[in-house]
Amino acid sequence: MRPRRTYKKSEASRQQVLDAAIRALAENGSAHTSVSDIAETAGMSKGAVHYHFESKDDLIAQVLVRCADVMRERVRAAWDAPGEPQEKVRRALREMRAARSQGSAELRVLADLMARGIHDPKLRQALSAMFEANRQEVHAHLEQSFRELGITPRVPVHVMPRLVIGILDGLALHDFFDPMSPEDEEFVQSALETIALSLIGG
Amino acid sequence: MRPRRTYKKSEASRQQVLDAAIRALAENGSAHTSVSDIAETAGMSKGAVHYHFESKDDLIAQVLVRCADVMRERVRAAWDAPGEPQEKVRRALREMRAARSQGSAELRVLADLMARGIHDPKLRQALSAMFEANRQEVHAHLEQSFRELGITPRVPVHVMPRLVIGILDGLALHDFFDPMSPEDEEFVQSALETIALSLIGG
Amino acid sequence: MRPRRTYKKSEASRQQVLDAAIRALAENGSAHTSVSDIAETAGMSKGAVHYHFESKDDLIAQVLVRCADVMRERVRAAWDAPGEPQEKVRRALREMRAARSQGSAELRVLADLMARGIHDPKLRQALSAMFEANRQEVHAHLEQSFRELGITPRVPVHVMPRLVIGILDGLALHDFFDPMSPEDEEFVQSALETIALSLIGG
Amino acid sequence: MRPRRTYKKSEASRQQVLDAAIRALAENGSAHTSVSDIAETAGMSKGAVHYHFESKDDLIAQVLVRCADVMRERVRAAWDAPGEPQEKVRRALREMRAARSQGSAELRVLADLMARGIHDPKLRQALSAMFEANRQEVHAHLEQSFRELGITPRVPVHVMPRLVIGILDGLALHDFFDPMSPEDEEFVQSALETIALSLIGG
DNA sequence: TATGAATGAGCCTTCATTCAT
DNA sequence: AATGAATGAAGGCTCATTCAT
Repeated sequence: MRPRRTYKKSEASRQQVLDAAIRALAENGSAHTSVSDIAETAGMSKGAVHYHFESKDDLIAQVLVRCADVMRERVRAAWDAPGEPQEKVRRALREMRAARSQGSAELRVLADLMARGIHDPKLRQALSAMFEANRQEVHAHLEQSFRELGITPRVPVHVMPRLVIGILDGLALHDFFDPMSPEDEEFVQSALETIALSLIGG
Repeated sequence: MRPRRTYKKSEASRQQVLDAAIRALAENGSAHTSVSDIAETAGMSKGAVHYHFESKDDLIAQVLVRCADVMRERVRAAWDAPGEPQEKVRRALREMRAARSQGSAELRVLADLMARGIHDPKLRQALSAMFEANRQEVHAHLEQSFRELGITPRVPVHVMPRLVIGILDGLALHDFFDPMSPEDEEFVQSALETIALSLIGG
Repeated sequence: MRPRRTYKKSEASRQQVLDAAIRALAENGSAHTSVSDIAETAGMSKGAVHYHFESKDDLIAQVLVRCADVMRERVRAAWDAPGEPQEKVRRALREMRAARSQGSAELRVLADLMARGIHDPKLRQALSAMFEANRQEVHAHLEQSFRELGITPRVPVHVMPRLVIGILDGLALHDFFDPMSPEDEEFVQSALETIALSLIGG
Repeated sequence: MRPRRTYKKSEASRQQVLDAAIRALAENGSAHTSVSDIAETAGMSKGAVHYHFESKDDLIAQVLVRCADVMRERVRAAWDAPGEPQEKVRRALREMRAARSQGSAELRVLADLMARGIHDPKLRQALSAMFEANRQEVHAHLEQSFRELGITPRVPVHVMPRLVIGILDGLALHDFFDPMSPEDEEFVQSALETIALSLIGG
């Protein structure tokens, strides 16, 4: 099975490029990041980047896949820790909010790609898929929690992920351009819990 | 020191360029819209665009101002119609949500500029100012409504605009990439009203 | 004679442009001075400059005429003060040298135009005429001095201006890029006098 | 860390561009020579020029280096042929004068760059260095000649290069715009020798 | 597998010039 | 006599992409 040896090396380089791309794109945005920049960040030549990826657009598409994976993994991690269902919701809320406020490289890239997606159908489709996947993830967890708690929420379970993730993203967006004070942060946090309760109803 | 002759034509041309810019940017995004494109859309020469605006960046900054104005006007219009305070809140919610879902040119441009703002401090500052202004607008209206109703909401009034606008923006964001069915739309709408009530408390 | 009134005003503006042009060209060189710059320096509109001068090239040609006049006037002034012939030569030498080292606006412009003249036949012709005129000026003075002193120099009088002005220009050129120390300045000054004497012979 | 493969072609191309640049600049001057012109002269694409040189300014700076090298080589060659010291001075004088009157491409470019150097500090510095190097060259030769002849000249040896080169440059300058007749040429030549003798004194 | 060289299209900007007013 | 508006031709530069090695 000799081919795997060569393949491995190439695959490693490919990942190297992908990592570099995320770093570079996070720093300057896709519009101001050239293939050269990425190559330099990856410590390779421009030609090498084009050896691994058909085009810049292709590379960016793959970057999106990677970022989406990372984000989904984060959502999952937020729920996977053990605990009481109620506690789980509260913690997940907190974690997902934190993930959005840390300005991680992936998040910045994602934001950039969303803007790009406004005018690029292919990208839009990929983003749409990512959103859907995230909602699925949350949906599964919510359903299980409700089942465990024996609760029938006031709002249909299948729209709740949209509300939850949407709200978190919206707050994160505003936070990015205009961060709030720690006190307000607290108010918002408890408001979120109030909101959650009101949606579950009772 | 008013100019003897006012050369009205200039201001008209300037607006023409600005309009064209919004149309062009809405269609292809700032990264894929050249000054040439804008000039063509405006029916003028490239030189003319630079006669009215120092640089592409300058033009874009002015586009932002214009879009921000339009958006703020929309927020205001949503509250200005007469009616019972409670009815007002409900209607405003509906209107603001509508404004976000129609995919107006200004909104698309704004979304694009936000992504640009991630890496462009000047733009970020302008966006931050716009967000602040919008919140102020909502804040003023909310405060008045509460006073009229003699209500002291559970959540501090000054964080409510952030919650309200943030939530709407977040939902709009997801909506853009993945519109929901009319039925879900209804569920969300009523969920929003539930949320609103829960924040006001009681 | 009414026309003169209007003419006068226009003529004044023309001079204003010419002055501004010299100032602007001296500062940035003809290649980096736009008609706009000149207009601004003159406190007028771009259109006004083109009203007075057919083209930028035309304006530059007229600038050359003006600078040439100024330089010739300087050469003349150097000799016109009264005194013993021998003293006159020495003083003229000193003055002409000084004129070249003060970095006057006209001199800088002239240097710039010379470079332009390398590739622009029209300009070269004008410069050639200027050089000739300067030599004539010096020639006339030298001839008179020699007649007054009853001397027949070793070198034909008509080549002396070329030598004198050439030498001074060459030293000035090097001085511009690499000024010498005051002591060396003195050595050069006395060397020049030695040279002068050697040319006159004896 | 020598590169495994040397890609010799690159260096060759670089030289090709440099040569083309000198030819093009000599013909039209730096202000009227575009990168396109140079590329065309070199038989390459505009992009290729920018691949080898960071910017037009950079290219021009390198052109200066090359021209300066050529000129210095010429100065050296003028002195290097064997012969009696006195004969050497005479011959060098003649050679250096000839170098200045042949209107070589390098000389034209140099003249152009000097004008540019008036307003461009970086270039001025480079030119200053070139002048200094040339003077050093002459200085070394003169010193040796005087030692061999056992002569102590009237003028300090270290200012003589400035005088010699300056005089030659000045005459060349005038010559360029207004060439003299062959007879006058002779007069000037012998005048130069007279001057040389007078400086050495005795 | 990876590199350096080269291309060519496109971009932003500058600027001399024209023209209606 | 003078101005503001507008044009169009370059110009310098960046960059995704191709290709021989």
